[in-house]
Amino acid sequence: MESALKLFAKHGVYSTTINMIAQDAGISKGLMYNYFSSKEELLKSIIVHGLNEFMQFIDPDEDGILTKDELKYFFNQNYKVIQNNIQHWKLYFSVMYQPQILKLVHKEFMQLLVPMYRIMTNYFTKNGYKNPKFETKFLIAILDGISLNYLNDPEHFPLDKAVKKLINMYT
Amino acid sequence: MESALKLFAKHGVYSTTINMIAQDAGISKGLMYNYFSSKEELLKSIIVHGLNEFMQFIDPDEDGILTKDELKYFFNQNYKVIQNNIQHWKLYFSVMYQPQILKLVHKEFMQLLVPMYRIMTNYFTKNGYKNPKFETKFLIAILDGISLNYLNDPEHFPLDKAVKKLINMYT
Amino acid sequence: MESALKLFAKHGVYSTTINMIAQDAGISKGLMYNYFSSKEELLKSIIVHGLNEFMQFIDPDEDGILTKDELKYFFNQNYKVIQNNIQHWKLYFSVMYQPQILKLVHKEFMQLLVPMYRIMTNYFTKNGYKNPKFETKFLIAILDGISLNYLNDPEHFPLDKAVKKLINMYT
Amino acid sequence: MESALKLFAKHGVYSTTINMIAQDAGISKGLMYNYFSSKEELLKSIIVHGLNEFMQFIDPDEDGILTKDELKYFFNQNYKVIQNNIQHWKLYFSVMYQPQILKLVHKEFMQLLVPMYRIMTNYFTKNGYKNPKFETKFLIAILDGISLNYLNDPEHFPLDKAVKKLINMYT
DNA sequence: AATGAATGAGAATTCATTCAT
DNA sequence: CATGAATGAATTCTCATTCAT
Repeated sequence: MESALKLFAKHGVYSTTINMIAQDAGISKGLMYNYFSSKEELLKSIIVHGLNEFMQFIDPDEDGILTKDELKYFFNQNYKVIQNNIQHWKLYFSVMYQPQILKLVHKEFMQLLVPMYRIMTNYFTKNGYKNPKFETKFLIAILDGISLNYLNDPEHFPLDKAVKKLINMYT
Repeated sequence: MESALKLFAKHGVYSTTINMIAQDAGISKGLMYNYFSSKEELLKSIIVHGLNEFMQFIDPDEDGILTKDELKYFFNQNYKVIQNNIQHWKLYFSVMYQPQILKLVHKEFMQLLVPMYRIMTNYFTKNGYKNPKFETKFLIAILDGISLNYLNDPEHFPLDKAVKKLINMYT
Repeated sequence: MESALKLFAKHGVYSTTINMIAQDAGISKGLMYNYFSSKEELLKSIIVHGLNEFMQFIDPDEDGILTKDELKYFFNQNYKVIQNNIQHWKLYFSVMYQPQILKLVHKEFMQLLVPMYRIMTNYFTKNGYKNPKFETKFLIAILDGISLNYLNDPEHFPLDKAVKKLINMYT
Repeated sequence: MESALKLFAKHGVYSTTINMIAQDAGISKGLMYNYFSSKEELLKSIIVHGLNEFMQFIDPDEDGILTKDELKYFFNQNYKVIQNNIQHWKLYFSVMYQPQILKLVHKEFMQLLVPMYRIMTNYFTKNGYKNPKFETKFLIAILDGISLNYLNDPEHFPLDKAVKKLINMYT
């Protein structure tokens, strides 16, 4: 999975062959098929694995309610996770925009996004925003945009400042 | 090019075959190769063509300076262009995250982004923002995020409200 | 025909496309097909045309008998013809060894070789050689070998000396 | 390689398809590509392999000097090799005259020809010939011509007599 | 648990040839 | 006489997947 993630992020899913993955991992092609029934299954496993990591820190006390501190914590954690596994999140965005691949992991994506969306809407409602659903969608868009631009050029995108600005805007 | 754009956006570049494109366009495979020397060349042509359309709307005065009204106009035009050619911009984002494809059109992307970046920085400088470069990067991130989320689900994303909010934030 | 000959000799028959020939000749592909019904027909025409040039000087008085002077004349003329149209004879040998192409012009080749063979055998018989048929075959082999080596590197192969040596050997 | 050699010699390199080769060899197309990265690579392997076999018979002492007996031995061996692998040598001559193919194996051909040329020149020098370099070129031409004519019609060309005549001429 | 030779469906690409104009 | 857009069969090559060992 590590080899595959690395190569998928570097060359793209379609340009990465099973051969390349097996070679990088130092195993045979056949062995890969002992663990994953197909290339698709491998991709799916990688993505689900990454999503699970991500979900652990949303709403940590699981009460479905986000305090201002928790939102601040969320922003910080969100980008810490991305910073710690750039390759995975590059792959994430790459997959998001290849419709034929997205289909494979659509369910898993929804399992992540739906609760996130619900919690944020609660937050905006509680804090007196006029149009909580819109605010949620706008915030998610900003979060995506920052991720996208950070991943595109991690060396030069001022992630820390962007997170601070986010926190100022929303708390 | 229309057929290819449609199919690329729908199935992804790699899952779309020359056969499918030719069939959709009502021509033979061979004829495609009279006009484009390869599938890559076709993809490149489509993207460059779309970028050129887009560039017409940035800084219409071509004086390199953006007034508040022009920024407002820019936001509006920006999303009008996207709204009018959803397929193309889906493809655009899809390509942004497939490294092996991005390489093909990297030069053309830069020709679009660099002047856009310069003009925005001028704007923030003139209007007294403390860190114009950072503000530019942050704004571009937001613009990308909105585009991304709109394209993902054009029916439900509140593009008009988002543009209004943007205008409020920046003018 | 000139363009085709040049390109056939340079790139080989199979690697030369109708497009290349038409372009070199400054005409359209279609026009080529007004004059030659196919690429094969064009090749055949070129070869037959070259063979005819060659046949003109064998046994010029057409009495079927070769005097010593005529043999000397034949050797000299033989290589003069080759020297004057290197490209054609390169093509000749190239075709000789591509079985699928040779079939096309086999008849024409035979029309050249059979009378040449007959006349030489007469010559050896008249001059008291023990095994005229063998001598003919041996001489033809030498002639071929010299042609082959001259065509391979016209700048460095000592054609004149070789012809002199031939004349010494056989007259 | 055996299947390919057979088919190349019979139909020519360009008219032989990978399909035909795989079918003749009783394997799948894909397997061919496990062993040879392309059709060109396969052709190259065949030719190099044949040349290596041939080189074993030149100057067996490897002292760079040819005695009269060794020259006699060389003539005999030379044609024994050709007789034993007619197909290969047909291919050899076919390739010699297809410029686009010759390029592929030019280096290997030179590795064969250059030492052969050197040894023969030594021989003529030692035996008092006036112009050793010319004699070498002439002899090589004769050898080529005999090979060419023998391969063209192995049934009827009197190879044994030709070799005897050669030996008489040169020792 | 591990291998890698073998498969074959499917993809991109080429190019001689046709034909309406 | 001349064009060149259009065709599509044929070809090379790729690569996920299988399976005997």
